[in-house]
Amino acid sequence: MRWSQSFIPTLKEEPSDAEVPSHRLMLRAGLIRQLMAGAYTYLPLGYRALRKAEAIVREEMDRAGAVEIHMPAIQPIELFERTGRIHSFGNVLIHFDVARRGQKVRLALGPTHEEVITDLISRHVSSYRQLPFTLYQIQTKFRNEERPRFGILRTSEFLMKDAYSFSASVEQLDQAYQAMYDAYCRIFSRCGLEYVPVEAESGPIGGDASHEFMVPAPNGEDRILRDTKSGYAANIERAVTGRRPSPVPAEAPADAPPMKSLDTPGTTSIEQVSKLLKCKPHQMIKTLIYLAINEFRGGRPQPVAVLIRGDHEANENKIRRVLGAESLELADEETIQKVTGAPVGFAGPVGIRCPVIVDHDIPLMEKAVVGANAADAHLVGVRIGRDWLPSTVGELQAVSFKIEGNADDRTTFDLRNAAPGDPSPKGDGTLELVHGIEVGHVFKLGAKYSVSLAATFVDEKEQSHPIIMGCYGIGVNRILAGLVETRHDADGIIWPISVAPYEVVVVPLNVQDPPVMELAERYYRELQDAGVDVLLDDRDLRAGAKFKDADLVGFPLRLVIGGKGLQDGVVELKWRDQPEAEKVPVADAVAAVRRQVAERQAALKAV
RNA sequence: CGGGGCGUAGCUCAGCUUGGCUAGAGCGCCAGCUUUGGGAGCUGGAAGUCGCAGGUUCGAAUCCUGUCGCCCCGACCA
Repeated sequence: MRWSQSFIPTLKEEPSDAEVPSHRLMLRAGLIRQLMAGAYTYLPLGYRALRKAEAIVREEMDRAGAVEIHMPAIQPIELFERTGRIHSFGNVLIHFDVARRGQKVRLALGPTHEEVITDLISRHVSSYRQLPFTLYQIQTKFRNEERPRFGILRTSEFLMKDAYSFSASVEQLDQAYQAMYDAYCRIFSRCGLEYVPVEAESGPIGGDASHEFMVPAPNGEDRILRDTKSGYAANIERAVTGRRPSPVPAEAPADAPPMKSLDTPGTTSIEQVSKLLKCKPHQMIKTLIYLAINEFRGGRPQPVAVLIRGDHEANENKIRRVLGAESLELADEETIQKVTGAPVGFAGPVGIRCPVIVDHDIPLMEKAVVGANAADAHLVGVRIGRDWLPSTVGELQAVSFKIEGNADDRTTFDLRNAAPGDPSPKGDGTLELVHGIEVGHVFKLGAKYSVSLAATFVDEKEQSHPIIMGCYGIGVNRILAGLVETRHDADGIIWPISVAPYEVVVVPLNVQDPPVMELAERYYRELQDAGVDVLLDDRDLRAGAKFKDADLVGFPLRLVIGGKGLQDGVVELKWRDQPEAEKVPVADAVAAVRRQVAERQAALKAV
């Protein structure tokens, strides 16, 4: 392609409404243009890069044994009603009515395709002998993001590879999951992307295992905790704190001063109380009243007090799992009034009338500031063991929480988000916090959709079972955004050769100079014939402008033909990620480019 | 959905507080001359319903009301 014939609107100045590097640079390099919030046009260079990433995804999915199909983006909303996801997606699902022969047809634009594919499979699979298999597609998805942001990192329309595995057994699911996991590692490596697979929360609905593939980047929206020593990494929802159960003291030292009640009118938050009483949040205990719904109680909500150190964040998934509850929500005002005898904001463990569970860190606090279970008051100098005790295992079991252990024991649990500095759950390292961009997700779905959409098979004993599913997504656009976000310098993007819009840019410094231009044209032709992906910068611009543009777009290899070099019989080869250029004799340039490009490509493919 | 910011030429912005001459600059664009290895110089030129609607006024980019759009922080995000 000749630069003059393509459409590459580079910008010299920073666009005013872009802040993160990927957004800024993709606009400036002429890769994308915004149509509206959350929707971008891919211009020639951006689209080429996107298609290269897509091709790598496709190759590796095929290699992993997945089979490509293509499903409609428009879907009957009835499918989402059957799975209940019309509610769980809520406003994110884009749906609308159309008229057909006077009838109203209710449509949705696919935010993902579990419903469509499970419906399809339910009609055509009936025996274990047809299983297992994995299907995938690469297609535009639509989600009405409440707040699109960061350029193409978070948009309402995006290109996604979504794969679905169908298995007759958990063993088959595990195999399909591992095949996808391995394929993802190859995909991101081949794309030249630095990535970390992290353990992820599989959410309240189904599934028991899930990994997210994260690109560590300061602008990532996800927070992950990792310990580089042991290789442990998990998203903040999932990360285990590495704390052990702490012994609950039975009493306090004899000379410890008794607890004291202080007036704290209108101070209901940790922040307010710490300010008023001049204490630090980590000297306080947060008492959160939850309502747990447990099937054994016939769905009747059971209040429970959860105690967390003041500077920590409660993790509802961990609490729910500890209690073995179906669902969990913060208690309403009425319940709090009933349990604490006080309005919201003054709950504490002393004298509370519901079961109490505590985080591992709580007994480590010698004394603490807590709510007084009375309006406008807090207690200071409160000691566990003397002033209050957590519930015993037996007491918790009695209200039907599924907790193992000796009935008389009082124990502690991991109930909070892990934080940087916490000990790693593996090895002796500590956890550090990094931000990440989620580029992929593998997920053992289980039978959630096969049950609601009646996708079943019969086994060799003619017993009917729901098909066991897995789902596996990759945000193709985010591969590009992740690359630009992590591979750029002050001058522009630094593409890995595998997804660069062009592998080589041929730059004749003066298109008016016939010998220079003739050689450039010859290189262009010969490189094209050799299968090299080459762009000829045939614009009649000054050298400086061409160099700036080449650096901005970030072509991996630049081949410069200048009048002076030509007099010495040399041209110049420069890799975008190397500081120095290499001079090569005119006659050797094509061979050198072919060899070096092939080497770079091979290095990325070999992984 | 809460909080903040911004809409003036293709891009980046000034002008608005205190209403008043023909609405400006730099970059880009067009023509010409010079220049030719890191976004050149000179000369000339084209280009804006000042986001939109309404109001106040003799007069509105400027003041008021409404509305639309975009960006950022937060909430939300299988």
